[in-house]
Amino acid sequence: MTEQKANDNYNDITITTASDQVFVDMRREIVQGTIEQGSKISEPELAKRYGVSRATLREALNRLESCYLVERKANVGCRVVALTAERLIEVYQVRSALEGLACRLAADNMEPEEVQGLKQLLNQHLQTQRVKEGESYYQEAGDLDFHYRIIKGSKNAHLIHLLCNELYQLIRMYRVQMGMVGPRVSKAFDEHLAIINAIENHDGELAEMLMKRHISASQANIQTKFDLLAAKNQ
Amino acid sequence: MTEQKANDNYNDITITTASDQVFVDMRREIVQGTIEQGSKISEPELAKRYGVSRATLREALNRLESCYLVERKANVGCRVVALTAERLIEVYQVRSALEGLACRLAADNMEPEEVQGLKQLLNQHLQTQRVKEGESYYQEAGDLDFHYRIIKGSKNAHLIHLLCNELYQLIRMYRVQMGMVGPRVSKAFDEHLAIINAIENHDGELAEMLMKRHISASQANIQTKFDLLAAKNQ
DNA sequence: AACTCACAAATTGTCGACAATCTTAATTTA
DNA sequence: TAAATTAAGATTGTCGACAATTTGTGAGTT
Repeated sequence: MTEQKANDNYNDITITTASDQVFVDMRREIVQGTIEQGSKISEPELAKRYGVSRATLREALNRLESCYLVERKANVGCRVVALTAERLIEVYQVRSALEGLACRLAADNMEPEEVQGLKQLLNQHLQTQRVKEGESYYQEAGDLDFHYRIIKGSKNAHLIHLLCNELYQLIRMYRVQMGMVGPRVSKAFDEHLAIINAIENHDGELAEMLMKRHISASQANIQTKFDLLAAKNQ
Repeated sequence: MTEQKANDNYNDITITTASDQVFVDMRREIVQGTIEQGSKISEPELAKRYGVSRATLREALNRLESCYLVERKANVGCRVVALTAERLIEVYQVRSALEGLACRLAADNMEPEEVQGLKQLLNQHLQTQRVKEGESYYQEAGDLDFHYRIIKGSKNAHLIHLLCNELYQLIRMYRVQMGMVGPRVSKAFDEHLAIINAIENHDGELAEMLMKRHISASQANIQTKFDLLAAKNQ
């Protein structure tokens, strides 16, 4: 449970105001599905639940909208985003382009220590993985850490913000609620390793290409879940 | 002036609430520089100026933050974004990746009528350009329309939102306040034409590459302004 | 003279209440 | 019976006031 807590706030948001807290709490609940996808959000109800005024809650809703977790309509209200197969494709097309760019930049801009840290992370990740076979949670955290480090290695502040603070929440939501299936886990290790090598060799072009493939594989994995779901409901 | 008004609201936002109006108004003033870049925003002052309460103004500020025109710090306040050379590079790296993707998708997904419309726009643009030589305003509007149509031609709703509603405001701000210099204008026509041809031939790979180059050239053009400014101030 | 500390002024964050809008369900009409 | 209308209820948008925090100023100390 403490691990889970540590996993909530990847991006370095320091919580100062009440709306910060509500934002982080709601974000976790939406990503994990505690607040159901596609459900309508009642401002009075949630304000009471979090013990804040509607103004504070609305501030949090605005920020949730910025990271694509809720959608607002004027005079109508707020809905949690719905995880559709169509949206998965759209979001992953964007993710692939942006994280490919990040990876290419990282090959130029990452410090040697940062690359070393990446390698260590991968080793440590491998060990944890062996011990806790099948535990998807640790895998999710480790994989996320890997991607975040590379993104930050791009040293492009705008890109970092776009990916880490905005887009990744929705990507996590897909991953957490749709899940990752078996053979993908071990395969991802090899792909991560190849990416690190490309970065270490300052081969930006290759690093970008490998990252894009890695993301495509991840997308296909989630897509499978949708296909399974569609087959079952028919 | 009416032309200018028409140019304010590219993305199809229907203004229903008071904060919608304040958002659109402030956005225009920031992009055009009426509200100075880098300046601090006083909530009480601006609320009075627009004739709304602080709550309404803050709603608008939240949305301006979502499109990168202002930056907030908790308990400190809001600042208009500063147009630096570093940020230009960062934003254009992102723009290049995203709009390159959009252009590639457009080559697959644009309807024939849409492509025809693009061609007509370019012709019309060329005529207007000849008549009003040097009038950078019309050029800006025409160029923008061109890019918007291609982006929308991608048919990727997430990408469209990201580019048209979020990123493009900041890009416009650079273009309007830094400007575009002479030889670039006519060159852009040829580049636009080549892009349309690639799209018409459903050659996504080429279309992406041409768009990325086109954007790089645009970036270099603005970069020149910064260099000139730096040389003068030294 | 420079630095620290404390106080005052101003700014942002939060709250509860009211106004405007949408939704829903009952009622009327064709 | 089905569609259109209207009225009641609920929800969102907006406001002004208060609380918490930051910033700027000035007195005091080294």
